[in-house]
Amino acid sequence: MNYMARRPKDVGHALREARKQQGLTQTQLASLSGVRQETISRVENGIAATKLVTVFALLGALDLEATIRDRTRGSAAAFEDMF
Amino acid sequence: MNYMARRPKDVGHALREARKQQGLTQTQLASLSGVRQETISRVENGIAATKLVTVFALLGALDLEATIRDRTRGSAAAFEDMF
DNA sequence: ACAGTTTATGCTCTGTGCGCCATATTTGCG
DNA sequence: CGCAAATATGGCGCACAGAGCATAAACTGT
Repeated sequence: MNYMARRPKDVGHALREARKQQGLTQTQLASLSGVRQETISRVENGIAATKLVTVFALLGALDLEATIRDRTRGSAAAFEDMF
Repeated sequence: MNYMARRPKDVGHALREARKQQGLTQTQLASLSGVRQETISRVENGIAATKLVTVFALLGALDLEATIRDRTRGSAAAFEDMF
């Protein structure tokens, strides 16, 4: 479970994959996160102006977190972020 | 440059640090990203309902990206996400 | 202490997310 | 197929972000 995201759509994608991976329906995730099923549907489909607070509510319910880092991540040369 | 974010406030923090690290003022970043200086100020200070599209505009201008992953990232045991 | 720069804050206005309810569409399974 | 579950979509109302403009407050170097 490690998705790169450069657009809102990518976030929706990651959320959907993570939810499915955990065997949850949108309705179940809704009651876990406090975000409505309809909203989850729209977020997963890449609504551009989703609110950060909504995204984090979903990430939290799915036990995920976001990281922010440099885009230049070629092959190796990235040992310092392992601990 | 690798920030963990579990709340909107964390995102603001990361954005501010990255901007400073690149020696940019909010005004300069504003013209780079198309987001207004006032808005950048508010985002960096942790406005909870910031829009995803705004965040990604700033990330892009700073040449950053987000990743979404499991929260359980203890010590080692994370080699598979390096390439 | 001062001037210039950078950042923060207040206002109005427009756009839109999201809650809420209903319903349409799609998906999955016997 | 057929039906139930899951997901998507539409409308309404409210709250609030962000543009735009103004200005205050904080920071910087001299």
